[in-house]
Amino acid sequence: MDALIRNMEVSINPGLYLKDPQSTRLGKRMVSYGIAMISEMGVEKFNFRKLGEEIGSNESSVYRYFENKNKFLIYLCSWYWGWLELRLVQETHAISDPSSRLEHAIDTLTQPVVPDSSYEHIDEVALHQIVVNEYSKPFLTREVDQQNRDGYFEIYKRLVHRLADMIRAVNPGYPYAVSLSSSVIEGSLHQFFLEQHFPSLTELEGVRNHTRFFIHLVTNTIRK
Amino acid sequence: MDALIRNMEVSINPGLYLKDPQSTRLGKRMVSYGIAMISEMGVEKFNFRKLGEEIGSNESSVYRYFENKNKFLIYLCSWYWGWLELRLVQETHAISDPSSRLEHAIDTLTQPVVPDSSYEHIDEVALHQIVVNEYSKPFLTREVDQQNRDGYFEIYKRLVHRLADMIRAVNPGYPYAVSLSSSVIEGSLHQFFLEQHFPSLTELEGVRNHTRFFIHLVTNTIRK
DNA sequence: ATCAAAATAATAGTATTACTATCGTTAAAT
DNA sequence: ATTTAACGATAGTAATACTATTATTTTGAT
Repeated sequence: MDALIRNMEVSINPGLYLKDPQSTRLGKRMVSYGIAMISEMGVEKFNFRKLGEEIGSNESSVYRYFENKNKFLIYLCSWYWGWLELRLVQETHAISDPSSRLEHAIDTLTQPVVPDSSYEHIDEVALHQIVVNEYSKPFLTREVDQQNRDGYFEIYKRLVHRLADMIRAVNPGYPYAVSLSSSVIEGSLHQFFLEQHFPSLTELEGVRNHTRFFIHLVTNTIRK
Repeated sequence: MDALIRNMEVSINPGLYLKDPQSTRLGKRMVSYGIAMISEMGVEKFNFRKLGEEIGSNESSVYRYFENKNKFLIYLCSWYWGWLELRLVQETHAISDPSSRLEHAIDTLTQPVVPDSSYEHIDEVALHQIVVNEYSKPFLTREVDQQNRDGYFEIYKRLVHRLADMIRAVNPGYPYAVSLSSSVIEGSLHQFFLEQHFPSLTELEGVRNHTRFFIHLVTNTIRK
């Protein structure tokens, strides 16, 4: 793997924070404890006062880093999508055969998340838990269109387009590459959600089943 | 169509309301105006005080019908899913060929909603709008597991299983019928959402494209 | 080491929300 | 006509999502 790709970092739209939390120890603690708390109690019960207390600081300090709770959530989700995009690029860039590359891509995107030691203060497993359980909340506010204009969802959109490109590489004639891509990425989260809360609505309980289901679905759908 | 099927009604878990809104004029107004208001302003800006005022009544009266806003939203969504289930049954019960039945089912489930005059005080188009934009909010609260135990999502689950049965009827050997079914039902909403807010993430702008996309996807996926 | 500037902590306060409780009035049922 | 149920109006509460202000600590330049 070349150095360029090995050294890539997750970069997040600065509009999502007032002061970059990555730039200080305190900021990193906010992110790190924020992930832990939200994955445990959910966003509605989470608030900046509790986070401040938890990190031995207080509410007003958190507000100096993040404008509000919703942006904090979008920040965390962006981090997740950015991290996933990085992994996607790392896992697929060396594969030249389009079909094989697509399979690896889907594998990366739909597998249950395992701990990644590259980022000390971020627990990717808890973060995945958040995205599965709260992922659509930042989207499903009335401000979504403004936030989209502000570029807060760029990483997510880029990820969808990356997968769509790989789909097109296998079958350029398939007319719904982007819809299929967004269906897979969103659908993967949804199936994890069902597995946890509505097990009767999914068969994907095992570790490899998610990947099998989606690879089979995509492969058959775009088959010429 | 036989009388039994023509006369079916949407029935909703009584745990979702304190007093059946269908039983009084005032209750129907709550539902009817509630749909209009939420589809316009979104759930977060909507509240029972505003609804009370809008129907020329007041907050406390609404609270006599519905315990809280979240249950009200689940009530409305249940109505939508129940209505869709009815339409699904009506549209497919007479079709004996499994493949053709499945196609009609997907068509019914993924088509843009058009007005249905059978229910005077309910605007199905606005309701679809709500489900598309807020659908996961009732799910994505921490109480989802308790609410599931209370049976609040039975209609939705039944709908998923109905479609899964039709998938199995076409190919009994396909092992992920339920996951595929839930993916289609959820995915259809998601694609409508993308069309409205993230058009770059979907190709399904036309009227027939949703149906084409999902029928093609399901047919190819379960093809032997 | 000193001192100014920046960052953080502590506290108080505001507007809104999601309810609950109470009570008087109106409408419906017998 | 009278009892009962439904409704309307008002007040109140606890929590939340912030904002504003000021005090204290940390940092960084000299």
